[in-house]
Amino acid sequence: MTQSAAAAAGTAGPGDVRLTIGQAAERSGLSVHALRFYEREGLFPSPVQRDAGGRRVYSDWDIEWLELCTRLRGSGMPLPAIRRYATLVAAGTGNEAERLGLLRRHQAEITSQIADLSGCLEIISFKVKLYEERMAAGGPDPIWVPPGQTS
Amino acid sequence: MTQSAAAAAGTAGPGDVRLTIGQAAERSGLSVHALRFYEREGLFPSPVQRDAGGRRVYSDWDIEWLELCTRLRGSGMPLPAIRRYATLVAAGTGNEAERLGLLRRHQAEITSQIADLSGCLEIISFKVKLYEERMAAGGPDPIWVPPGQTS
DNA sequence: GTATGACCTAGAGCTGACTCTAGGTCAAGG
DNA sequence: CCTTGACCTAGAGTCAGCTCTAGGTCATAC
Repeated sequence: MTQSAAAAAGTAGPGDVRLTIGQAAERSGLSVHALRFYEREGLFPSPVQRDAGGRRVYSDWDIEWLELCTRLRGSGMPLPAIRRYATLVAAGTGNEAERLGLLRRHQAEITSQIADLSGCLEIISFKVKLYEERMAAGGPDPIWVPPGQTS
Repeated sequence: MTQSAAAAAGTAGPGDVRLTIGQAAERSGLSVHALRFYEREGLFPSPVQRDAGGRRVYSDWDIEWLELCTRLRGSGMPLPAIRRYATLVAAGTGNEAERLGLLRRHQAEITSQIADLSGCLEIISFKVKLYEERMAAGGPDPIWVPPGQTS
């Protein structure tokens, strides 16, 4: 039995998961390196638990937290902001207003990112349509050219 | 009269713009450094023209190109891909299929980015709503806690 | 004639977010 | 025993995309 298998078995029931860093990596889509890095960077409200041998043990709560983290990162939240949120969570109840503010600001960020991307998409789509029409028309009919060329 | 002013005046009418790098920077929203960097990186189909003194002169075509570039960059297209597109444009007509392919791939990229962001937004919005309700309810009612805390 | 300010080149430096290396522990299998 | 493989730490390296520096030119303003 491998160490991983040993860690996965035991007294673990649903809602009481104990994962090795390798398994947590697999589940979160982050690399093992990234998980250690996140911890070092203080992105967890509290450091991940360890077993007798000093190895990290990820709970289902940790995995959920990581899922939130990947969403925040995936939408461009910088690590310092995530760290801030983590420390607020670590501090317990009483700072909900600040957490809410942080989340709302990021919500606005995402909204504006989506708007930007939609603008870009519109422009690209316009160009795609031009090229499609032009190619359907069978050829030479330059759309947009540099001093004597076509873009 | 400053050099910039001199460059802006002269025989320039609308549709026949001659801008200094500083003006081009202002118009494109890129820095002067970035403009030179883009040129060095081959992101222009052909190097920007120069005046007698060796200074860059940006035409309205260059500015339009830069606008496209910032859209592409803003939607995450890496510089090498933009360079590729630029070389296709530089090569003139005959490679429309490849240009179209490049644009279509990026179009798909943007679409999936938007989908991702929408997913993130949904999650954040859900959390925002939770916190709002909780704060409206006036207080202590932990939503999601680390082994004994609240996120 | 000198100070100012925009421009030039080549190349070094920076930032964020990882990613990898070196050197080591520890448990299970053969 | 010894190999294998997953894990550990501290710290170095990487990559993209700028950003800045050093050292210089040139034209206008005082």
